[in-house]
Amino acid sequence: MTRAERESEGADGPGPLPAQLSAEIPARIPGTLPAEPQAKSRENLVHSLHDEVLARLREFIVEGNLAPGARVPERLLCERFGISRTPLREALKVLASEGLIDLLPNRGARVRRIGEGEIIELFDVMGGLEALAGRLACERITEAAYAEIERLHHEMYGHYLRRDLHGYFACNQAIHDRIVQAAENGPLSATYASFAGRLRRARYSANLDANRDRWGEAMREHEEILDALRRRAGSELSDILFRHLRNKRRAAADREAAAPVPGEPAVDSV
Amino acid sequence: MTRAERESEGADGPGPLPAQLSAEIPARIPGTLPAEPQAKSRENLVHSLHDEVLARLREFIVEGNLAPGARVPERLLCERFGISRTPLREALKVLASEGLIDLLPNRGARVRRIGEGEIIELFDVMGGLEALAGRLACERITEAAYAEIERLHHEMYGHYLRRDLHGYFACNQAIHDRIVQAAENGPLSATYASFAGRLRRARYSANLDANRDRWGEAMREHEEILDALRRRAGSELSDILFRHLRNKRRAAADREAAAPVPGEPAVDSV
DNA sequence: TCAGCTCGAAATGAATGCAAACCTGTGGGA
DNA sequence: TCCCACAGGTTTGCATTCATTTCGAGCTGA
Repeated sequence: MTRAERESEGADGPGPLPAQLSAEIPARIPGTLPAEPQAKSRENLVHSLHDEVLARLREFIVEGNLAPGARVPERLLCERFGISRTPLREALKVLASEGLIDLLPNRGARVRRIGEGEIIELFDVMGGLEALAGRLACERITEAAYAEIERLHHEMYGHYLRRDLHGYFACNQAIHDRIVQAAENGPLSATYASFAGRLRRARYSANLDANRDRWGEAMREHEEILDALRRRAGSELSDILFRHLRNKRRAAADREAAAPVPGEPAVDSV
Repeated sequence: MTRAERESEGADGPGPLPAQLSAEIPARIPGTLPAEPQAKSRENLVHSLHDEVLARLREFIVEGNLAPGARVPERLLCERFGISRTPLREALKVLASEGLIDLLPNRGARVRRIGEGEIIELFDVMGGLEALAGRLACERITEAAYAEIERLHHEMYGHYLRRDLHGYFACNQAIHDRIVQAAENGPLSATYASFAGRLRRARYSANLDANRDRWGEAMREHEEILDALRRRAGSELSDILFRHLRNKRRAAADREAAAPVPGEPAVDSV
């Protein structure tokens, strides 16, 4: 298939796919930072085929459309995306370097299986990154940006009072994202987004429904976070954020132990 | 060239190269963590050609054998490594995702030019990662590992007294690496190594010869670091390490302002 | 002299080809 | 029945080829 032929064709490939692959591939992750994993801001606005495939494949895997440990079917994905193996394989190398898949020599790519131990490690790194973001945010954040976080905080509190889990989650994630944004550090944002993706792929569950105590605790921690940020107490905020992530990790681990159902979709985030 | 032909041939390609490329490509970076950028520990012991090329090319760029902003000559590197363009281009995509190079659509790869602002950002991320490593190290470090760091610290102090810059640097780097190792967090180690490479590529200079004050200050900070680590005071150590990196960044910036000679090799690290 | 244009060489992006490695199912022997 | 060899198709890794774009030398005309 030549480039001209591909461009004149429709977006979707024609062939049917096995059930596992037939899930829709969304165009963008809604709830995360808009930052691309690496700096491609100025000149790389033209999406070369490679970038397009890379983004779509990353989403496909992060969203859990392939089971952990499952083979990544090169051929099928080529047909799915309507491309040849070359750009797809380039994307696979990049995803492997991001830790989303493993490349076994001569035996293809497999979706990385994330063990309990590694989830703990990833949580700790997220904690460190958020701690850093909080520290930097205290140095740089504008009054307006702080006010927006404060608004989100109160909105989140409202959801908490009404026991609206979904709204609570959305505000919670928005707050953490705003803090990272307020740090105004490109490499930090990119690294944060990358680790968030890896962790999200693990489908760890910190479902607050099953853990009402944790919900209240998390809400109190967020009070502390807002307070430290208001006082621009970087070092203190750094500590609180790390502890916050630690507790989140613990809640996730408890939940996992209580309901060890692998492959079951679960709600994220405290 | 077929695979059999390449394997029966010698390691070095035959052709002459322009002066800029004729520098030797070392096999490994001596002073950094042994960790590979991503988890390939168990099964990927067989180095597929791609991995080999990726590692060598990364070293080639990190070591500064290509000027910032310079074109990455695909053709020449292919001849140099004795491979075709496919695996080389795969490696370039990965390096781009690591932030070492920029890929301009239809105009090839260029060595990323790191501006002053980005160096500051990278330093801050390094500070956050070291802060995290220190915090985790306080939780996990063994007496033996602590004793080794203490030994390195005293050895470093000896170098400081004798004004032996080279020995001081080596111990300094070893201490920071040991702290990261003591954190026992694979993703953290990998991320740390990656950022260390990016920063090293910038060839920032924090030459202590030109800044004797900073040398003494750094030594005092290291006293604090050791003290906090001995007391397993994670939060405190975290703060000290971040400040330590901040001061290191400041010294580097001062030095850069005092002697703005781009392309001049300079001594790293405090 | 110099700005603008044309055309050809070279480089890039992607597709295709090909040898080697792997997986699978089949059959022979213990 | 169970274990192992092995032949076939399938997949992978890399080389090669092809289409497209960019870059630059040389020409034209003012």
